[in-house]
Parts: sequence; C-alpha cells; structure tokens
Amino acid sequence: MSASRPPVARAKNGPDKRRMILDAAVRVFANQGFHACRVSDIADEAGVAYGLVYHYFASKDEILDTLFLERWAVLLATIRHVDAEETEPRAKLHAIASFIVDSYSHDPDLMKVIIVEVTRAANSFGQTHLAQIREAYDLIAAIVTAAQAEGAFKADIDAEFAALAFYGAIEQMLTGWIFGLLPRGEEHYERAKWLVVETVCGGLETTTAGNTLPR
Amino acid sequence: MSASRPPVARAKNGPDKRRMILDAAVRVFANQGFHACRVSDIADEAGVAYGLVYHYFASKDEILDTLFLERWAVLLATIRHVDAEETEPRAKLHAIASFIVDSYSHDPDLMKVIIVEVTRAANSFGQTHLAQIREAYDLIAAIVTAAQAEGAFKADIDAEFAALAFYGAIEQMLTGWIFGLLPRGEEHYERAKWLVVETVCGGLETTTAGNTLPR
DNA sequence: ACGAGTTGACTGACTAGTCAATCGACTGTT
DNA sequence: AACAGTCGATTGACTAGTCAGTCAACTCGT
Repeated sequence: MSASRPPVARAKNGPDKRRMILDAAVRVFANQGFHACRVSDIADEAGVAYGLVYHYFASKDEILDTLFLERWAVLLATIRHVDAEETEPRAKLHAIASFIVDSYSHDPDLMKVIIVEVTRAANSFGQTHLAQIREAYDLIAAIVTAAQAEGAFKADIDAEFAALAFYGAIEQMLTGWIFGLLPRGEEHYERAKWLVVETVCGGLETTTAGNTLPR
Repeated sequence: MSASRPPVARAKNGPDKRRMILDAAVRVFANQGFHACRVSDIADEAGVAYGLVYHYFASKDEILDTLFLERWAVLLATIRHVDAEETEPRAKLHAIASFIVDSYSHDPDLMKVIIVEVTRAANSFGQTHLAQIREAYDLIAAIVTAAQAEGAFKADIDAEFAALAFYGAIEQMLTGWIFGLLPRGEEHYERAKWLVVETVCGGLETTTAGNTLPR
C-alpha cells in the first residue's frame, strides 16, 4: 500500500470496476430477473456508485448484451473447435453437451441469465441476438449433415430439426436444474450429458438399425 | 334477437367483454411481450375502456394467470385422457405431441404467450405456476415408467429425464416456429410431430435394441 | 330508480438515464 | 519538494417520463 505504487497504476489497483459490475449484474439478473431488477440493485451489489454503471455501459440493456455476447462467442468457438478436433459424430455432440453442462456447473447464474433472459426471450433479447443463436444451431446442423453424409446418422431426419432437438434437449435440462426440478451435482451433470447424447443419437444413428420406417 | 329475451339477457348481448379482453391480451402479449406492453394497449386492442379491465381482473398479472391456467387445464386433461385411451406408448406420446402442435397451429399467439411468458419465465410466472407445469412432466413420466415396466422402453433411462426431454423437444420446436427459424404450415407441423416421437422413441424403445451399452 | 356494466382522467409510486461536482494518480515546472 | 494542471474514474442527487391501479361519474336495460 505504501511500498509499490508504480507497478500497479490503473491496471491492478481496483479489481476492475467494469468486471465487478458485470459479475454483480449476473447475480442480480439471476436472482430477480432482468426486468424486475433496478440498475441501482446492480450498483449496490457491485459496491459501486449508481452513476459508474453508466460510465462503463450505455444502458441496462448493454450490460446483458455484453454478458451474452461474451459467453456466446466462447460457445461458438468451442463448437467449431470440437467439430475440427473430434471425428466421431457422437463424440462431437458429447463434447458440445459437456461444454454447455460444464458451463452451467461452473457458473449457474450466468447460464441461467443467458438462457432465461436471452435465448428464450422471444420478444426482447432473443430477437436482438437471433443471428448469434441461429449460428449455434447451424454449426450443430452442419455436424449432423456431415454425419449423415458419411452414413453415421439416418438421412431421413432433417439436420436442422436434429440440431434444434439436440440443443433444445440440453437447454431443457438446464431449465430443469434452474427450476429445481432436476437433482443437481457433478454426478447428475455427468449422467445428464450421457443421457442427452444417448437419447438423441439413439434416434439418429443408423447403428440403431431396423427402425427406419416412418409411418 | 327480438323473440327470446330471457335465454340471452346478460350472457349474449355484448360478445362478452371479459372474453374480448382475454383475447386481446393474447394478441398484445404475443406481439409486445407481457412486460413491454401497457394495460392500455390491451384495453385499446379489445376496444374497451381502460377501467373495464380492472372490473374483470384484479391486476395485469391475473390476466396472464387466467390465460395460462385456462389452457394448461386442457393440456393436463388431454394427457390424462390420452393415457387412458391409447395403449401403445408411442401412440400416447404422438397424441400428446399432436395436441400441443395442433394447439400452436390453431392459436399461435396463445401458445407463444404461454411458453414465452410462463413456461420459460424462471423468475416470474414460471415460478408461480411451477406446480402446474411439473404436473405435466409427471404425467408424461408416468407414461414412460409404465412403458418401461411392460418392457417397451429401455429401463436405464430415467423416466423423469425422458419426460423432460420429450416435452422439451416439443417446446423447442414451437420456439423454432415462434422465432421464425423453422418453416410453418400444416405439412411441417405434421412432420414435426412424427420427428419428435421418432427421435425420442428411437432412443427409448428397446425395439431399437443392440445399442444399450452406456459407455 | 336501481345497479351491473362501463368510462377515462387522475394519482401515486417507481426507475432509467443525466450531469455537475469531486477524487486521485500522475506530469511537468520551478 | 512543493505546486498547479490534466483527465479519467467515481459519486449520487436529480430529471423526465412511465405506467399500474383507483375512483367518481355516467349509461342503459328492466
């Protein structure tokens, strides 16, 4: 406090107020919901003055936008990475499911906010970020299409639909945890990953065989 | 109109203002969202005075509660009915999927409101009506459990999870239509019903066989 | 003339966003 | 070493506007 002053300067000093505001916002949004909370709640939670929130963000909306885009970029990057690294379709889907479930396990509040306030908000942020959300569906659909091309997945189920069902199943699980309808804990998270992949692939893979008749 | 007066009286006369308000609310909630709209928007849409809304409903919330409970009761009754009528597990699930998809097909706005504003609103109405929502999951889970008992479905996949995945898949499809990510129209609706059941059952039915190994 | 149904101006409470003032770390000057 | 100046970070009182819900009055059928 009295010894070193130069080495710190602006970079260290305060634990980055902007970050503190974002982290506080996650907690507040998760507990009260974006619409129900006040900007002052965020400022209080962050231990910062009301006005400082507007020094770093143009509006309440921008805070949520930032949180979503920050995290979603990581998701998209992960899906691309997984698609390039893994070879087995099932392994790819399992890796994606793992990433999402692990994200929830690591920071439940953040995932709750992203899903409840953005991904499923058809009248507000969901529309704003529709392109980003769709990007994820498309990347997954591409994986399914490739799997169909190499004969690993049935060809008579639309890839877009499969992607929607797969991602939707994962999101529904998170929703189950968010609503407290599903037991939480690492063991359950691991099992959940397997269950989603098993359920979706069991209905997609030709390996299943002998059950391709539509009607 | 001039002949019989007693049979009509208050019941006929105006097309039931209360109903008009509810119907208008569906449109307004669907277009603007529950939080974004004003009560005056509902009154205007219904062609009714602002104050009359409060003559029939205690609050803005109560309007949405009414819409949800009204429709959800029908859903629960249908699931119970289907469970009693049908015998094949797959037929039961198909009947449930049909009812929900047909509900959307018949009144997209109402289903959008119920899903977006209630079923997926973890911080507001979703909590309020959690018991009702859970009831649906439980009824579906019971169907799965029965199917497992008679050997039609794999026993190693938790019934609660299967129910969540099944219902979640349906809801995700509706979301796809709501967001405009999926093509609409009767033909697509019919195919969607088949796809959901095929995907979920393909992963649940023992008929699939030869693919039961967990890891 | 009674009252259920209906009206819409109004109130009370709330909050997103603004802004002028203050703080404090650092610089250059003497 | 003392000091004035600079500028981004920080503060919180305040403004401007919004909107859910109230209520006194009016309409009209019987």
